Amino acid sequence: MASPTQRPRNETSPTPRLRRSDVTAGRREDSWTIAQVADEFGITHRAVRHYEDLGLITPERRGTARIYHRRDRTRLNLILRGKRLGFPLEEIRTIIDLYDAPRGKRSQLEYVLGQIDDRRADLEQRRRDIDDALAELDTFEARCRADLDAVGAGR
Amino acid sequence: MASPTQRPRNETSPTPRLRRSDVTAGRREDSWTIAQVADEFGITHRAVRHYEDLGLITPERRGTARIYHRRDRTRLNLILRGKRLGFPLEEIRTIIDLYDAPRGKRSQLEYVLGQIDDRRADLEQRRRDIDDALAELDTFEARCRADLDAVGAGR
DNA sequence: TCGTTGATTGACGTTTACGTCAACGTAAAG
DNA sequence: CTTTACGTTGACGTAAACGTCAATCAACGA
Repeated sequence: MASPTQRPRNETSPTPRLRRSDVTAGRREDSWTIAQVADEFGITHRAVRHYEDLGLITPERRGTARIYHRRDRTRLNLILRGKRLGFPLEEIRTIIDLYDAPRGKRSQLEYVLGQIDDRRADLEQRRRDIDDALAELDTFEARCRADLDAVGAGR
Repeated sequence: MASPTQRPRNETSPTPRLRRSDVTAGRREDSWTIAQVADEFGITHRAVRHYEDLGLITPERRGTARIYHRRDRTRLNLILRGKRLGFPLEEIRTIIDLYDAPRGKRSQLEYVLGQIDDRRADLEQRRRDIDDALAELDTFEARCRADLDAVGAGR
């Protein structure tokens, strides 16, 4: 997971492609093809479709083709961050859904606030784990550096 | 992953079992059966064996039976924390191995120090992600509370 | 000695998160 | 009109991390 195949974004292409002008049909500022989002986020179109299958994103359909908007990109950012943090996609879906759940009535708002507390507790546990791991790493590094000095002195 | 089935540790057992006296064969302070460690860490014995299959732990063998020592419990703690952080078991193994790798020679020490830096970078990325997520959660909660006040005022 | 309780060893099943074809559709380019 | 490049829809495959039997064995306890 350290390096998710960050493709170097082919600069040598002779003709300025990606123009696919009428996919956007007039308003071309904020819509992207699947290749564009996949490339930009460094994932495959198969993964993008998989997220759609699980209901994590719902791109517009112009005929048969998918068109992605800023909403989808926002969600993709949430998805990838969730993945970096090791959350399963199903859980990521509930989180995303939480953010734009209907919260008109008092009971709904209270439910959402409860969910927020749950999520916060989870994240704080993870942060504790990370801080512990980093602390151990620090002391371990100190020991290694001491060893290294000892070896270096002997040269 | 929110609650890993934290069993409440049966207090009502009538007879003081878990005595299995001669599994420890004399020195009984620091050795445990698979049932004991599985129970204590809230995992199944199948999971424990799986970690062993992957080389994450290497319990002693008294005859055919496995006997776990403090070393194994330390590793289990590392394993479970790694899992909470979403690391794959293979990566967890390399981390654990790192901690007790041979580091006699200078080159080995330098290699280990490099690995430490890699791991730290990874963990710090995760912490950034967590902090971002927590920040979003905070602003979202503020918005919800504002909505709640508005609804509450209308009652 | 016999039965119950717990441990071990396969072996196959399952879920998650995609990878990997294959077959087909379609639009822009020559 | 035919490429050609990109997109879509199944469908099957796979790796990780165990779950879930089933059969077997080993050790106490009555």
